[in-house]
Amino acid sequence: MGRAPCCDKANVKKGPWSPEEDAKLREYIEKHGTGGNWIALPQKVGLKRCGKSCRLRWLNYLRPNIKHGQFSDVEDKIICSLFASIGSRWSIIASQLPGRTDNDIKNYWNTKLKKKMMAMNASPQRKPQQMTLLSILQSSTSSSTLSFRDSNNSYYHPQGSFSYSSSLLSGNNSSVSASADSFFQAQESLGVKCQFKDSISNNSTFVCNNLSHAMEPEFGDATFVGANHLYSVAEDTTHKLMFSNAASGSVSGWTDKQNGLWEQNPLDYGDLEEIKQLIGTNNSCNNNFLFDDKKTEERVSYY
DNA sequence: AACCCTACCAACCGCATCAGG
DNA sequence: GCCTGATGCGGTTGGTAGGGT
Repeated sequence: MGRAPCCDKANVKKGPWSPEEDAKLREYIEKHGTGGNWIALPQKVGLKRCGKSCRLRWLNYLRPNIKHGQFSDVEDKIICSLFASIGSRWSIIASQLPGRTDNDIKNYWNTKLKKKMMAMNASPQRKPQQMTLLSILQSSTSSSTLSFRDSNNSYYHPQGSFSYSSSLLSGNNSSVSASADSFFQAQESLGVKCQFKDSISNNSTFVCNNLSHAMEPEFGDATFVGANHLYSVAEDTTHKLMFSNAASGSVSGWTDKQNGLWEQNPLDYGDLEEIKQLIGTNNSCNNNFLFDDKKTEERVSYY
């Protein structure tokens, strides 16, 4: 036995909404709110619509501050980055793009962006560029890309810079007391903010912009949870820094420092290979490391 | 002008989860 | 703890507009 339908399907109107229906629904909700009960709403409003249909119409079309139309490059990048890291969790992605609805983003992805990504992937692979860390820093615009600056004690993140010095890198440390094999860890939530704290003292000693920093002894590497990846950064005594995907263990994007030059994966939209795999396998959540399966914590409230 | 194809997007459907009794 | 109705989410469908032949 299946579950009971949410409404009497024989008596509800389906298909496109008329301007009159829109006006009725908008007027009612603006006046009275949803009342926390979408099922009962159509009757109160005087609409022959299913409650779910009303909810969808409101959330995707009528609700204030909805942004329709062209997606910007920045939005493209955010979508791609997030898709690469969390898969097709459109409501979460939508929560990072004010004014955009999950439905909108989903449609945009399925009709345009996915093809764009595939086209980019099909184009001849560009050779990794050799560039100084400073130039990487300067060219880095993606909100989800983590970058490092090879100046004495500075690391850089596109959303804010912070200073970090360990004795490995600079020989001294002015801001925190870190041992030679200190470990630092950064967590970034969905490309929006990143906090560091000193895990030895448990102090948020150098929160710089939206970064915080945790330091632990005994480990010679670091972990970044970025919007794209969980990154590992390994340090050794020769000042080698290496980014790798901590989830898969594979090195991604960055290679060793060589003669003061660094190689950067020429990737602008997150990890294309990963996106390609996601598209290909239709497996959207394999590498979801930011969320557990309990959806409660990810739920996004619209109203 | 008629037909076909493709892209786009609003809306639907079914399932998972939540929350209250 | 179980049951049931409500809600939220993501996949999919179907209608339509626009361009090409």
